Amino acid sequence: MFHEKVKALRLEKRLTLRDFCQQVKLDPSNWSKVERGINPPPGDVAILEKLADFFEMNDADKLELMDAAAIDRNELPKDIADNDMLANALPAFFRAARGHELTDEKLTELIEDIRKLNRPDQ
Amino acid sequence: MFHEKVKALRLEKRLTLRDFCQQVKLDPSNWSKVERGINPPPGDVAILEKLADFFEMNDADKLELMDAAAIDRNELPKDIADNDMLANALPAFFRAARGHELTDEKLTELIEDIRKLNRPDQ
DNA sequence: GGTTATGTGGTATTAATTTACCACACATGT
DNA sequence: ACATGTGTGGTAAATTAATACCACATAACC
Repeated sequence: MFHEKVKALRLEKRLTLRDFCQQVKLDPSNWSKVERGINPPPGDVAILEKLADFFEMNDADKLELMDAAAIDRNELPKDIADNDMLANALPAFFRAARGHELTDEKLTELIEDIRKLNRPDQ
Repeated sequence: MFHEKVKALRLEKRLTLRDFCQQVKLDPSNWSKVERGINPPPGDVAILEKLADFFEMNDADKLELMDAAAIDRNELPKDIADNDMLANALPAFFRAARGHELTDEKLTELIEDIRKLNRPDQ
């Protein structure tokens, strides 16, 4: 969940909500709600970029943060939506994923398989 | 694409845009744009239900229509978003899917694998 | 008990999205 | 030429979503 992530990141830096908001130019009241999942993650990518910057995240973690934000907003990540090939795969993925109670193990398997397919070299 | 689907469905019934809109209580001008992908698919689920009803779609086709609408709106299908287990799988799916150029064949494989995982009986 | 620091609630404001209205263009048939 | 049917463009209105403002609550400190 986006809100857990960003709250944890702020606390790791031992910043008060207000201090943090001042540094990244966000409204403390709104951010308080964002950190508790009451208000949605920011939709504005520039803000997400700023956060990733501020927390000095690497590319993978940054993407993960972006994904979390998108998902919590019930949105598709922009880069996925913009990639025709990936977007075309979504209906099949959704169709396959639902209608069967996916156990945790099956889910793990599934994800492993996806990983393997994308890294045929190992 | 949602807009292609609904246009095709309407034409199959040999209905003019205006007639169709009158029957399902939609604004013709807006619908004209929806059918051409200028305006987004309706966000209101009730309208999508009405369409599925009108076209007498079975459950699978109805879901497909819902998915198409969601995807064209850059949204996650509601039922997926509401299912914690599925929602939890999304980051891994996105991560796995991007960063590697998925060829059409790989994509087919991937989807087949997902299907298999969900139908261990065959 | 006053003062400062911290987070939060309620609500107003702003912004973005979605939908509806109206007029027009282009055909087709009379 | 006129009327009718069909789809569309432009824009206003309405709805929904996101953000910001301000006041309050609680605790810690002096």
